[in-house]
Amino acid sequence: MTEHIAPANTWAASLRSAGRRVTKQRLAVLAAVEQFPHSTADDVVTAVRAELADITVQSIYVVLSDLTVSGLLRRIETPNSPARYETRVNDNHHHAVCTGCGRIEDVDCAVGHAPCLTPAWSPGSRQMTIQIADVVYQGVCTDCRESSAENSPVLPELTEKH
Amino acid sequence: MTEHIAPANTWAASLRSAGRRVTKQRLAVLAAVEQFPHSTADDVVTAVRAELADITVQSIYVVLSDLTVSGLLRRIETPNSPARYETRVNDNHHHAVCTGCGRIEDVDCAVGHAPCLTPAWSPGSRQMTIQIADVVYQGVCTDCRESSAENSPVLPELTEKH
DNA sequence: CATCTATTGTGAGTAATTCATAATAAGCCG
DNA sequence: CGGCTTATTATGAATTACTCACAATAGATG
Repeated sequence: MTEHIAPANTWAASLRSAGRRVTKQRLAVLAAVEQFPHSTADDVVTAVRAELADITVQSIYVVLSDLTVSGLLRRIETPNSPARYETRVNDNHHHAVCTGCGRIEDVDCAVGHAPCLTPAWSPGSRQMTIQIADVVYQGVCTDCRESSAENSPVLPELTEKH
Repeated sequence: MTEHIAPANTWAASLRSAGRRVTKQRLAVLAAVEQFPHSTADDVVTAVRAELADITVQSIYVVLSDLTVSGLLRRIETPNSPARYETRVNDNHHHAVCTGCGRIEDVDCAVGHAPCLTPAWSPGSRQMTIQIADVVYQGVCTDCRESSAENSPVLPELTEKH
């Protein structure tokens, strides 16, 4: 059988150049996260099991963690939610989460390419050499705003801050 | 015995104006978080037990959660760490955490009073009405930078990103 | 001071994640 | 190609951080 160049070869190459072995578990996890960005570990388990029915939750955690330190995945932490993963790495983008429905959108910060990397230190604090700025916006998406106009407001205490 | 105006009365007044009862547990928690900003729930348990030896972990969680929704405490989530609490609220400041020693410093974002509230939406994403922008900087403080120059670097994989 | 109800204590339970160790399979070498 | 070495995955248990239901207690109001 002659091999055909499948899109999955991109991930295989990435794994190899990161010095890791190419396994079907890793390829399946990468494909799942690519297809469903901002997936939780549980989401990934569900998606991967369509292909590898017997994979365990623990293995998914190991693979996700390993791919994250290898730089193939980015792990993000949003409030009141387990960790999420995405394949969009190395571009310093941020995230907005809707307090109503939990929807997560990607955001490129308005302040240039490496946003907010020049913090204003509070008096008395000791400066650091900043490498990463993770920004999590919280707001209400248009869908939730419309529905909350009629029904009871979602998380009302948030609307009066800032 | 005549009552003297103690600093704790400030917290009592804050509790009352928030419509909550003034209890010794809440006062002790507020004092602990004020003394040790960025405390975890476990830190607070330790600090409060110096005064209230028999308070339970669960009560600390209840009090912290209640004070947070009351607006007297702010809860922050930093990577690879349980939630932390601080008494500095309503001033939209952010945090920098040292990837070496875990030190946390307060940061006033450089971009005006309400920083980064105008995100640049990625193509295809749906906009939201932004209410909060939580920024977590990660970097290396001067202490850790010096010591890592001689010893083995801490978290080396982080130093080559961005 | 008595009553009402917010608050705290008690005990159990859960979600998310990690750890130790055994089994397996990638990639290398001849 | 077939064995060897070691990275990777599976297995099972444990841990951390936190939540919940309900009973006991104690602020605040009149």
